[in-house]
Amino acid sequence: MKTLTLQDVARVANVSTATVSRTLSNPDLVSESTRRRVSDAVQTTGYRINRAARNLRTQRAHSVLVLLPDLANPFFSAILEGISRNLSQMGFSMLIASTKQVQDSGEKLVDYLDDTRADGMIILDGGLDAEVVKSLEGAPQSNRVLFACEWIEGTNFPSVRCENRKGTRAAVNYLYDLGHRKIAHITGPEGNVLMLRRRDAFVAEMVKLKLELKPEWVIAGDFSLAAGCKSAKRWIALEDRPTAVFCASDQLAMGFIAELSRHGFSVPEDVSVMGFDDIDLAEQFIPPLTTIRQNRIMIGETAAKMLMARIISPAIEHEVHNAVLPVSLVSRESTAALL
Amino acid sequence: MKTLTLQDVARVANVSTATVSRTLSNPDLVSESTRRRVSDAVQTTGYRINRAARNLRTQRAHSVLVLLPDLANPFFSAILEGISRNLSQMGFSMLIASTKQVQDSGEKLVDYLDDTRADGMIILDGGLDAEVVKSLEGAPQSNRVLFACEWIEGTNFPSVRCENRKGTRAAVNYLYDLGHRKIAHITGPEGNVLMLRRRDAFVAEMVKLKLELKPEWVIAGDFSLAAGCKSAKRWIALEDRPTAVFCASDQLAMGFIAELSRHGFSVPEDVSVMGFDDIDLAEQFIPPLTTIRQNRIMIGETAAKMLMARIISPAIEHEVHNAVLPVSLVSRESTAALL
DNA sequence: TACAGTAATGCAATCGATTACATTTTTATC
DNA sequence: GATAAAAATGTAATCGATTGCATTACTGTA
Repeated sequence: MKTLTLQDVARVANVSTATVSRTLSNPDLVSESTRRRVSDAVQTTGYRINRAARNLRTQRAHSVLVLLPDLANPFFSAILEGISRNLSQMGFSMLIASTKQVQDSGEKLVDYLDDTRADGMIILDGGLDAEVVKSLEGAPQSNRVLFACEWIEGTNFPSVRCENRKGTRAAVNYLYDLGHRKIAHITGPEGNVLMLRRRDAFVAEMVKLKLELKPEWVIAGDFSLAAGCKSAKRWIALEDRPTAVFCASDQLAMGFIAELSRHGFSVPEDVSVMGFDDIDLAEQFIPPLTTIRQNRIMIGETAAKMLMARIISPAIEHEVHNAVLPVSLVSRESTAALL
Repeated sequence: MKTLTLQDVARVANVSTATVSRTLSNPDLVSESTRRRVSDAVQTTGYRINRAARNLRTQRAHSVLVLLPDLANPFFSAILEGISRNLSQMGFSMLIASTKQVQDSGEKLVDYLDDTRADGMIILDGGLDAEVVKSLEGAPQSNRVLFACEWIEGTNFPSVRCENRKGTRAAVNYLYDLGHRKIAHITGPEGNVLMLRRRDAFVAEMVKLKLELKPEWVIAGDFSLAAGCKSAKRWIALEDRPTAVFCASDQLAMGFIAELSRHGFSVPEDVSVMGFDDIDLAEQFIPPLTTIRQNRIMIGETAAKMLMARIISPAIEHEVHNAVLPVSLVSRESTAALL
């Protein structure tokens, strides 16, 4: 079974290869009747395009690389789904690599953006070595790089983010409305941009509501289950325990609750707990988690769309530099009114 | 900045393009001194290969597609890590798509294996529509398809699996040795190959140990957290409750335990619970889960290795048709001796 | 009918690495 | 030193789609 080429289709349809090519990629340039004839020929021959040839000729890889810190983090899965959905719609494929792998490989980030490997890059890791990223900034390829969820302060790449501050304010106010006055916060990892946004917004909102905020009520965590457990011990050890805890991630909240229940505390009876993200598990957790929902599919889709626009028309100055997507508060059973 | 080609490097090194190409892809064919000269030229010019051109010429995509049912399942992450690690070592990239997406796209599986998209395919979804898979079987590309973890009964693709039966036997015997005589099993999803293997092995081992096994002690689940919760209710409702439960996945075990604790039961005091897989969370769960460990990185690496061998030498009849990888029992705190 | 203007199509160069085959250089052997 | 064999290198055809430019076919107007 030798490979079918445009030639073969052209012969069958009795036109030139140029016409077949145009029919496939730019149907408007071809007359109605020819278009039909060519389509039929494609059907009967079972022709499929040779991507390598097209990529070579067009100087495009027709694929996008997604860099993430950790394939294991369930938070990213829906984002990938969103990206992939959008890309494949445009005839692009999604390549995946972990930032660790990339950094270990010794290759520079910019190497991944040669035209024949990936046309663009979506980075889901704000913890990526800043030097590595800087090396990208001057490069002509830098306008085909985009951050999603996280980003790196001091760099100037477009990004897709969620309303971190607004979500945080909503959480605090929700707890406030339930009657809570002593509220703790478990933060993300030191230095992380999301951690900073959420923590700062938390502190600001507490101030705004004129609530007391003891320093030990802001507990350093790192988004992980394990950190949630550790923080629970810290909370238990407090002599003046907050009646509500706002965690910077759902995983934190889960670890926190799990550890508490181990020590005989129950949620929300003894303490109300909120998370952030609304990962799939949040709904099924016991108790189901009240949390700030990020529409992860939409984050992925938006990122893909923005990147594709830049890939397709690199010359245009693209307006939306940072897309900030809405969050919403999902009320479940890990929070309750203070009696 | 126009693109650098082999020509440019050849000019600098004062050799032909053929020699440069050989130096890069087949250094043994080139003399020591030339090799050095060319390497230097590559360095100074900053040349990077044009993959599209190479792919076109070699009729290879230099990438592998991984199909998984669900990007959200944490079970797969380490496997992807293993695959990716191995592929990138060979200069291949990893493409990801979800089986749902592929099935929705209307394209046939075999379409994904045209030479210019992916050279091979690793399928992590035994639930893939059997018809879709059958259509692959006759195709000449079918020797570049491989299943990992799951597979489809009645098809003949090579696969990488773990010792499902042995793991199950180990679990039952472990519980037996702890003194348990009444043991329940929560199964995977109906029809799933892993579910069948594990369930059948469970039943067989119970028979072998001459233990009583009431029909209601084999509870239908589906690997998910939610199913674990549901099963817990079933267990609670039993008038003669097994003292130990072997779950077909860690997620099941977690759901089971979570729901139990909600109803005032504690693990392992009231019932010993075992999982299967040893996902990352298992260790951090409260209580840490006793489980059957699959080395997921190794599954991924093995799959990649086997597939690459077939891609590189399609002509050879490859011996290992199914690789069965060892499992091990990890003893943690969700199980205890029966008093 | 002639002519300009537009739409449709064809011709053929091109993208850049690989490799079969040819040629040159080196090494080994007597 | 001559000769054969092996190693190193070069030449140039090739992979298959795209697209600038040229040509041909239409359409409408005077």
